[in-house]
This record gives sequence, structure tokens and C-alpha cells, in this order.
Amino acid sequence: MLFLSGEFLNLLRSIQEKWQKEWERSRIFEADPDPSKPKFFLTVAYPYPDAPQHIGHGRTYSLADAYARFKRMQGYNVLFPMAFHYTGTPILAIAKRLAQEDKELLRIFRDVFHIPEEVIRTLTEPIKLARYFHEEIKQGMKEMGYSIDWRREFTTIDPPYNKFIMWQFHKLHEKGLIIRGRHPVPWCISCDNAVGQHDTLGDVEPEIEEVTLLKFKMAENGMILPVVTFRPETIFGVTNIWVNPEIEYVVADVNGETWVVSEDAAMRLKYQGRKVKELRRVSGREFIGKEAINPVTNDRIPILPATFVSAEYGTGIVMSVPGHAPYDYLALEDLKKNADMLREYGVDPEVVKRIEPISIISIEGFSDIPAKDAVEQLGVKNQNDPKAEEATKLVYGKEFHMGVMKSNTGKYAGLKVSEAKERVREDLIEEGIAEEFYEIVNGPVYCRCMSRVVVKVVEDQWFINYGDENWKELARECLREMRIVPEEIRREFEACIDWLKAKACARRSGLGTPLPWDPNWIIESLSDSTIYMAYYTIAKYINQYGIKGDNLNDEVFDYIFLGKGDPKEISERTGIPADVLKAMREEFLYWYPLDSRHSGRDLVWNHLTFFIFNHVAIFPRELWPKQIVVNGFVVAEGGQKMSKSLGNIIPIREGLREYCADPIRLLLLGGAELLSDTEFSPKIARSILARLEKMYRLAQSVKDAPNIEFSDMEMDIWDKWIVSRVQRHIIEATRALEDCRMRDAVQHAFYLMDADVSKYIDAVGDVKRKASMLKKILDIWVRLLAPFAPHISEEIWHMLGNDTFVSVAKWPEADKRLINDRIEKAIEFIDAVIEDLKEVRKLLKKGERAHIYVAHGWKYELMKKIEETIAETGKMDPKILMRSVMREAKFKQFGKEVTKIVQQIAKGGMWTWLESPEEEMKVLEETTTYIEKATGLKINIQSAEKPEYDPRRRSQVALPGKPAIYIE
RNA sequence: GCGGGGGUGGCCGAGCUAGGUCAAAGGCGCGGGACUGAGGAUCCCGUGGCGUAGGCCUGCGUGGGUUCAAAUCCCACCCCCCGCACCA
Repeated sequence: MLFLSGEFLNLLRSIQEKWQKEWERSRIFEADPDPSKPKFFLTVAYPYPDAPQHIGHGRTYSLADAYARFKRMQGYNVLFPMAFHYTGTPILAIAKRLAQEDKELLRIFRDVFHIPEEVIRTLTEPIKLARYFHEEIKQGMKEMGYSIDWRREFTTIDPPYNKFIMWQFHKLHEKGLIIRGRHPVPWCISCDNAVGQHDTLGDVEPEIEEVTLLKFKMAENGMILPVVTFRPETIFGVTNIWVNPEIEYVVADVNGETWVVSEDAAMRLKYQGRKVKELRRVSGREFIGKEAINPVTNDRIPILPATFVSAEYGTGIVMSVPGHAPYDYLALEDLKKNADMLREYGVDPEVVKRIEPISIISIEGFSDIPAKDAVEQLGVKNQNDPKAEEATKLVYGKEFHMGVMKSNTGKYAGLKVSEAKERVREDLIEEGIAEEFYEIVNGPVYCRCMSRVVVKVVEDQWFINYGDENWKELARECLREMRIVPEEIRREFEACIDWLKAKACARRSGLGTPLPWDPNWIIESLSDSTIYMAYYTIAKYINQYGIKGDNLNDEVFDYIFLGKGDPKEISERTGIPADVLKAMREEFLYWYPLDSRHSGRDLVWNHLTFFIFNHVAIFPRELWPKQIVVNGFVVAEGGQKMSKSLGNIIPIREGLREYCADPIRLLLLGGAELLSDTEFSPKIARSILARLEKMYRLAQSVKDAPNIEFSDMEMDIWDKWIVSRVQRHIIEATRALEDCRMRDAVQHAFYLMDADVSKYIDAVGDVKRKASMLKKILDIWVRLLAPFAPHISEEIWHMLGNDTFVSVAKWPEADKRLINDRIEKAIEFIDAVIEDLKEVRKLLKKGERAHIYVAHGWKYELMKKIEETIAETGKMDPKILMRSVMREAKFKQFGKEVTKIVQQIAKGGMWTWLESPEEEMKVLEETTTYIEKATGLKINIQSAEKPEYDPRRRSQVALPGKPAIYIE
């Protein structure tokens, strides 16, 4: 356990609990329609309760909360609700694994989640598991201080919600946006179910790819020898067929044709929708030495032995293209050297020896036989050499992008390989020579039940047709009107809309809502979470009046969300009082459209885009969502991804125990700009904690000072400076928050504010003397900080004598009249002088007394002239500057010096200088104490025009903004 | 492969879509000092290299180019990350 400033941590913890209770008691975050105020409705993607939330989740929710709090302080009536997404299969899978006492999972539950043993035992039922994590997550959100209206909470398996989703699907169905069709899915043979990543051994995502099945024939009897390939275009270059003599094949009737395939392939063909009847078994040996016919070229080609052919991949039969496939080339070469083995299988070695690779693709930089080139280039020894894989990738890649089909490829001659591949495939399928086939390409993948995962083609799958062009156009329109934060991510949304096709929207198992017209299907999770923001607006009534699923039908939702029908009549039919129906309708219309939708960037390519699609499908244009805000992830210290299996996730509540809510919130929001990932660093969390403590201490020491308005204060240079800086930070923090640039906002509201206040205290030397000023500043500061660190802000706010909540206090507004450019420039000037003094002092390694000579008056006029010229011409070209300056006699007389100054500016750029020697002199005098303190030097200020003491004639080199220095 | 986003000082991370005050904000880390019984707390100071006067040199993935002037604009190249679905 890390040691922290223990006392303050404890204090902060009690502060946190106190205000969370107070907020709840006073119901300040419960939002009801209030026509007198502008409304702001924002939502975050609801959590999936199959694990505690970790720090990473906290980023999105903290961001939304800070934004909600900011808007609330700006005077908006803000609704920030929350719900829980139970839909889907992972909860089922996890409960099942717990029931089976899966060791790895138990370890995670114990050691990473820190769930007590006796609790774990109760989580073997899916619903109990979900309820447990639901409460855990909810508690975490409360402890983080999120300003959520909990009256609207629901889960996606609540019957009223199910009715809502059914209504949505009826709408989509009516509009013709639901279609049915074939669809390949990863499938476990023994569970007889689709499998996702969470169902597989080692959490592997099964990757399905479409390949091409080509039908070669036995020359002697016409039996089909199907092969599977990624490269159908290479059928022109096939020299032989590979069959594994060591495995058993089956001769089977497949959709009325006689095929030879491995037994495993026969099984997989069945899953892919073929009617397969096994006729007899036969050893691979029997085919060796016989001949097959290439269905495209009609060439007779030999069938040769190859032990590398797997029964579990493809059909167990492989076509050989030695000219363009390194593996085939290597296998053939190996075989040529192995006459004895060939004879053993009854193959005439001469036949093999005569086989030459056929060249069908030409490609720049390679010979006719690219496979051979690659093998030689990479020094691949044989087919078992791991470098063979590399050679394959090389040849496939180059040929695909740069290769051109040769004249021996018929009508495909001259085509680019990438085009020919598609054309050949389509044509051959058309001609009945090829068929489509699916493979798990990263296989073998195993289900948690230990069975292998295969591809099943589901014939009657339901889809939401996101490929519908008219629908896409509406989605694009909505996107165009929407504010996307950050703007950079808009292009991804555009790309996603273009790319979307029909999406399978239901599955056979899992929690969720049954498809209303076909209840054997459960609507899957990405499809039942697209318009639920609307449901929040009525969930309050559902909860309050205990409205049941049975009371709800399409008529009710049509009325509430679309304004159709008569509430009195609907009330009679459903038993929901008419005034409640009307109130729901009004509440919906008050909050909708949604003002801001928040989520992590992983949801851009699915949820967030579906959210747009479904809104435009269901709701009228004026209720389309207004804004989407997307944020990056949180990574572990060192940039490592957080994951359960690595054990490096920090559950939110654990983080809370160690650092409290405010530091975590500041860390998550202040760590990086919106879209980039941010690191969770315990060290930074601790330093934030320390900084908050400092602020708290400051508040303690000034809290009893009299309240005085800025306008009634007598201000010295430092007062004016800090007041001006504060206005700037208000402006910057506000602007950043408006744009959801949380990092910038935290910089200004916290770090930069802190830096300036520290500098101010340092300069004025005494907190007590300036207590009223500091109290007034804290009053502003604490409000700027409240969206990010609401607990400590609430505490300090009250310490300062307020009896309202800072959470709903008025957001500070900058008073432009208090911004003082002149003073800020003056302090910049002083800082530069201090820098210079320190540097000179450092070089001298000694010195106690510094003489500072403020430059001659004419040099200020020169600077002014130069600045004017730059402003006019927009250039800093020394030639132009000289020409402009030398036109005036008053500068001409100092020709040499002028040249030097101009060159210095052109080279190094402009610096800060004040308008006259008198001004610089005055500022130096006013801040002498500060300069002396900062440099440890005794300061003597003089004029370069008439220096009193200048033994080295340093005064001559003085420049505006850069007074000359002499240290002794 | 397709689509999207990046490469900044020991690290994180601004700036780069109005090119100049950027050796580059802020933080972390590190070094030194103060305070203290002690401090992992706080406060100062320093933190690319060189330099006995505020300067010079090198620098923002690599190589070119535009410009009086480039981390910022243009071109080429190298490298890295993310998504590609039915899964939350």
C-alpha cells in the first residue's frame, strides 16, 4: 500500500462522504422539466455489469459529469441519468464459468476484483451476477461524486424496457429496415451455439474469412475433389493436387454431387448449409498417383502426396501452384528429391520431375517464378522452415498489389491480380465450378467447453439493414448537423456510415428482449441500446408509478414519442392514467433532443453510429441528437493496456480508497486531451492530492478575512496582475469546457491558477496581508474547479462562508475591465529581467549587487517603428525593416546600433518590452523587492541616458525590454 | 489490404488547421537547497550542450523543399497505434 499524506486523505474522504450525502439529501441533481430554464440533456453509454468498473471506465463518466456540472453552473437545467445494460451473452458465460469453478476466472475475481469468496459463490446465476456488479458499479459512481439523477435508473431486462425495444423494432420492421438472410457465425459444435470472444479458450476472437472452394475432378470417374483457396485466380497455374496419404477421406454426396473431402471437412460443410451424405471412407493413399482435371484449363494433373495437408482446414485437399505459392514450390522441390517415397506411393518419379511451375502472373522485380525468387531471396530451406510463411506473405502481397495476369489466363489476361481475383471468383461461382466457403482463419479456436469452433451459416438470421442507401443518407444529414467533439473524429463517422452493411441484430441466447414477431430470437446488445436515451425521460414515471410491462404497448410509445393517438383512449386500454401519459409526453418533449452523447472511441464504429441511424429512423428531424463527444482510453503506467488478464486494472473503488474521488477525476480529465489515451499514474494522483491540500490550507488561512469586492480594493501592481490572470483563466477554462477540452480546462482551473496564485503569494510575501484578495480569488477558483473536484470545492466553498452548494453556484464570468495587458506585460518583462540576471550571475559565479540600466528613449521609438512595420507588412524581413526605419533621420544617426537591433529581432524574434523608459523604470522600482528575492542580488536601477554609476559602460547595450546589467 | 489516427526534451503531454517572443506550456521524474526530530509532505532553485556578461551550438521520426524565418507549410520515405462487425 502506498503511503500518502495520510491525514489529508482521511480528511478528504470524510469531506467526500459528507457532501455526497448532502447532495443526495437536497436532491440537487434530480432534474425535472422547468420551462423557465434552458435544458441540457446528456448521457453516457450505460455500463455492462459483468465486472466492476475500472479506472478506464471512469474517464468517460467523469468527463460527462464534469461537463454536466459545468452546464449546471452555467444555469442549464441538466439531466444526467444512468442505467445498466444487461443484454447479451457475456454475463451468461461468466456465471457459467464461475459455476464450473474456472480457475483463471476465480483468480481474477479474487485477486483483481477482490470479491470475497462467499460472495463469489453466489454469482453463479447470471441475474445475480449482473445485480451484484450493477450495485457495485452504481456505488462506485456515487463515490466518484457523479451528479446523476438516480430516479431514472433501469436495466435492459426490465419488462417495460423490453416493451420499449419491441416498439422500436416494430417501427424498424414497418419501415422495411429489418431483413432476413444467410450469415456465417463462429459456432461451437457441442454447445450448439454461436461463440464470441468471451466464449473461447484464451479469449480469442474467432476470425471468419470468406474463401473460395474450387471443384477439381478425378479424371477416372468424375468425382469432385474440392480445394479451398484464398487465391482463385491462380487456378490457371495449378500443376498438381495435394492429398494427404495419412488421413482418411470420405466420399460423400454433397448437394447431389459426389465429393471427396476429409471427414472433418464433411462435418464443416454441413454447418455451412450443404446437404452431406457420407457414402464410404477411403484412405488418402488411394488417390495418390491418379490424375485430376483442372475445371478451367481442362489440364490433366497428377495427385501427389503431401503430409502437410490438414484435415481440419479447408477440404483436406489442396491445389498446388508452385509458380506463385512458396509452400507449393518447396513441397514440389522436396518431392523431386525423394524418389523413394514417390515409388512407395506408386508414383513415377519422372512424372514429378517433369512438373515445372506455371507462370501466370507477371510482376516487376521478379522472374517468371516469384515463388522461387522469394524462397531463394529469403533462404528458405524447406516447407518446414518458418521463413516459408514470410515468403508466402511476400509473394501474395506483391502479386496482389502489383501483379498483372499473363496471356495464359484467358479473358483475365492483363487484369491486375486484385481485380482478377474477384472476377475469377464470381465467374467460377456462376459457372458452378466454384462455391463460397468460410474458414476460421486464426484457427484452430476452441470453445471453453474444449470443442473446436467452426463456421456455421445461419440461414434465417435477422438483420438491421444499415446498408439501406436512403437510411444512410438520413444518417449523413444528421451527422452533418451534429457537433462532433473532437471534430477530428467526424471522418470516422462518415467512413462508418458508408461502410455499414446489414447487421445481424438477434441471436439465439443471452439476456435481452425477444424479437417481437419471432420470440425464438433475442435482440442483441448493440441493437437494443440505440435510442434508450429517450427512455430516460419517461423512466422516472415508470419507476414512480410502478408501471408494468403489461401496461405498455406500442400505442403508448407511439403517443409519448411520436405524439400519435389520444391519451384518454390509450389510458382506457392500458390502465395508465391519462395525465401520466401526458406528463410523459411533455417530459420527453422537454428533454429531447439529446444535447450530448458520450462514450469511449471504441464505440464509434458501432454503437455511436447505430445511435445516429436509429434516431433518424424513428424520430422526427427536430428530435435528432445534437452532439457526440468521444474520448480515448486510460492505459496503465508505462503505457501498457489495462486488461483483466494482465491484472493491471485498478477497480474504481480501489482507486477511490487510495486516492479519493477528486484526485482521480482531475487525473483522468487532466491527463491528456480528449481523443488520446491517458496514463493512470499513482504518482501524479499523489501530487494532485498534495496540491489540493495546499489549496485547502490556503482557504483555511484566509477564510475569516473580510469580504471585499475587487472594485473596492486598492490594488498594487501584483494585485492588478493576479486579478488580470484570474480573468484569463476564467476565459480559458470556460472556452475549454465549452469544447469539452477537459485537459486544457483542468490546466487553467487547477494547475495554472495554482501557479499564478503561488507566484502572487511569493511576490506579496504575506498571505495575511492579502487575505481578502486571496479569499476573493478562492471564491472564483473554487467554482472553476468544482466540475472537476466537486468535493473539495464544495468544502472550501462552505469554508468561505457560503451556505449554498457550489455544485449549483453560478459559473464565474470574466470581468474584461479587470484584464490588464499592460500589467501582465510588465510582469513578463520583470521575469525576463530576472532570467537575465540569474544567467549573468551564474556565469560570474559571484556578485552581490546588480546595476540595471534602462535603455535610451530613442530605442523605444525605434521598437515602435519596427513593430508598426511588422504589423503593416506582416513580415520580419530585415531588409524591409531597415528600409522602413532608415527613412527617418532620428534613427539614421544611430545607424550602426539600429542595424544590430534590427538583425537581432529578425533572427530571434520580438520580445516583450514596455512602452517607454519611464514605464520600465517604474515597474522595476515597484517590483524591486521581488527581483531581489528571486535573484538574491541587491538591485540598483539607473537610466542609460544618464547613469550615475557605470564603470563598464554597460548602459550603452541596454534595449527596451532588455535593460543592461552590470553585476559586481 | 481497406479505413482512421499518430511520431515533440528522461517520461507523460501541449503546441502544430492564422510559420516569428519555441530550448519549446504544464505535470512527473531527477539533482541541489530551505524547513524539520525525521520526512515519502511543503517551499525555493536547477534540469540539451558549451560559455567569466544576458550569448552561441544542437534540437521537435528521416531526407529534401518553400521562406528573411518551420515543431508548425509542401513532397518523399520510415516507424507506431486503433477499427474491419454481429461482440459487449
